[in-house]
Amino acid sequence: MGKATKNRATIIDVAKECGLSQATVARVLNGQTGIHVKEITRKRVLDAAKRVGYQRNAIAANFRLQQTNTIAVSIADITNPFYPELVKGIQDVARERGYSVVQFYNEWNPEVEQEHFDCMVRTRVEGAILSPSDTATDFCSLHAIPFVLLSNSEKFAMYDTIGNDSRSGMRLALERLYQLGHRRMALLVGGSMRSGANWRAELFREFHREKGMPVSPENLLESDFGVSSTSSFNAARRIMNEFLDRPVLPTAIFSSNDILALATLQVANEKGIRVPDRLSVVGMDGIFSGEVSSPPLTTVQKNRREIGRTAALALLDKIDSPHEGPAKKQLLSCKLIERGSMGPVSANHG
Amino acid sequence: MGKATKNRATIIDVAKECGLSQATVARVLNGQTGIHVKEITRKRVLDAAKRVGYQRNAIAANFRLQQTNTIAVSIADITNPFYPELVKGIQDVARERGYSVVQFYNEWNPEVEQEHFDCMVRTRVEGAILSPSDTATDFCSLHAIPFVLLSNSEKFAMYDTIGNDSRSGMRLALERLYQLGHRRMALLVGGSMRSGANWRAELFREFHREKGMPVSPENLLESDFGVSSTSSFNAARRIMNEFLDRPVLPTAIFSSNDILALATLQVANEKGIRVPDRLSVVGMDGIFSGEVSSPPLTTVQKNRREIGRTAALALLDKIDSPHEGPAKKQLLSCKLIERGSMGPVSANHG
DNA sequence: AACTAATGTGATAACGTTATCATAGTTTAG
DNA sequence: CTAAACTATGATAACGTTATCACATTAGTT
Repeated sequence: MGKATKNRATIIDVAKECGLSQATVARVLNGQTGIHVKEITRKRVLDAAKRVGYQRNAIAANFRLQQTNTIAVSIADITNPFYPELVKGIQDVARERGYSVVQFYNEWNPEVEQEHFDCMVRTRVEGAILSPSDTATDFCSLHAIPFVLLSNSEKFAMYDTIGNDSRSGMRLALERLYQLGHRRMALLVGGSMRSGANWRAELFREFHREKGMPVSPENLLESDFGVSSTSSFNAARRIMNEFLDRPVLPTAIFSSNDILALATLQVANEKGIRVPDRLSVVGMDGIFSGEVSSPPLTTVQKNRREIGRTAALALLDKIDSPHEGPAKKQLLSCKLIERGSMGPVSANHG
Repeated sequence: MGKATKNRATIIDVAKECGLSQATVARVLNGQTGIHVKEITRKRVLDAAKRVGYQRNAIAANFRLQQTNTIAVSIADITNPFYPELVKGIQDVARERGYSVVQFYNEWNPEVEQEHFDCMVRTRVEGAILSPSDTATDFCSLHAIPFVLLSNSEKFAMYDTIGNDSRSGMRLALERLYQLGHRRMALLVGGSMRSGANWRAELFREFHREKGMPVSPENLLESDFGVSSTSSFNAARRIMNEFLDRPVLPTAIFSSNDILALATLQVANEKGIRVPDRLSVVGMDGIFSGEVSSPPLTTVQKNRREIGRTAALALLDKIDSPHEGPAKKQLLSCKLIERGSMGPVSANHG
């Protein structure tokens, strides 16, 4: 056995102990506002409660109120360095407002994701914050639960979404590189099948058009999407190992995330290509590993903590007052963090 | 409003729909084993359930059973790269066994930690996995809840604990360094007030005694304990910035965790101290950042996923059959991962 | 003084399950 | 052919709260 919760004191026990009705005890012990209890009886109740070691049974209360004070978070993989900060932001806001957070990790598996949705429905979470495993994710099983999405894809325009303005962020980096004299840049993106690869290449080309710079197609690099950070990193290493052996290199490489950028950095270091003197490396996300690399990684920082906070606030608002208006999309701005991996184009470039 | 769960179909609705008693419906819909229901009535129930869109109300069921199918995890900070893997391991096992996991982050604050314990009691989690914020943490408010600790401190000998055999792990690294010819080593530990600083210095001295090597006290370095990885990293940077300017340097530095080691590595790179040619750097934990540093960090890997799994299994066992025996202590062995930051002592050493 | 309003308490009905007991009908065994 | 054993269903009592209603008591107003 052991599964059943121990026999703990209930309000009935407290009522017996202090000789008052259980109604009165309840009134005192759940601190409802605007209810009248004489100060002396309040004390009697509280004393009795302490004596018998009363602890409110949240299961019973939640059942009575048909609520759970719980929200769900669905992400692919907490070990991906992108997520912990985000989850922390959610958790901060949720706990502040009295909600518990239960997390689901689907490992990019849509079937697992659907199972998790079912679990959310069964356990009656009051809301959910979802990072879709795929742009094709179907949310219909969640129709009865308010939710918001973590995404910046337009595919989800019909839902409330919170994301980063990655476009502007990428532009920020490219502009700064241009300003530093870079005229030959490369773009490294991860995972063609994942959303995002296309618009990045497009934006990259657009930027070059604007500045009147040519884009060599061989400078548009695509790395396999990895299910883990390590596999993603290794895939990028393979690409860069080949790429950086070419006779003519770009003066700067922008990567769609920090893991790819760190792979670039590591391979460049191994090959004796001095960063940033001969090659500037810029990433995106602002993960911790970028702070501790050599040299430290310049990156377009997504404020992940803030994303989490914003998503949680949006969800809790929605829970409190289900709005029927059009889907709201919040895009938080990115910030360019300049560290040692980026520098001006110097004379010793090819 | 909006807080109350929508009016969803109950077994009573299903019973009305199919003209059977709610008892029969319940028997069918919660799939209890060893219960007799005619195949034809089972079909009637299932059809009716589908028609009215019945979804089991887990709140009500849990209330009736006085269970929650939930375990709690209490850690300091999910953004600390040590934890996500561990949490993943816990989550894997828990979900497999039908438990949800609710996480608590105390940010090293014992008061917050205690509040979280109270919350666990109120919400009637069925068990808890705790990484104590401090060796002085008091668990008495949790007396009614089975729990296991994540720790390798002897201070918690009276509780079931799961941890890594950091002693043997550290020895593994020192032995290997000795084998590579290192005779002048330094030790960098973090946070004197935190558990662990003392035994590490002791073990370091003991090892030197065994090998007949002298220990210069200036090679025992202590860095401030940081509440975040970044602050920890910066504190270590400050220490190493000073230390690595000395005229005579050790040939190897062992750090009590990877973050300190990465700080060492970065500062050494900045100062042009070639790693591993002039200085070998070894860390402990095996966090992701060590895989992507330049050079990649040699480290004593703690299998954090496995720790999580082991802890979860131990807890679930304890929940299923509360044992009254003596506290069990499980120490998982560490593994030395040799990467580029460690090498043999070469001729060009001072 | 008499009536209204406010205050303090008790009794009790939910909430939706699960589990126990009771009651029929159906088989099996001696 | 009847008793015992099983099978299939129904009726109903919990689980521990919260919330509603009802009934006292006290305070406030004319």
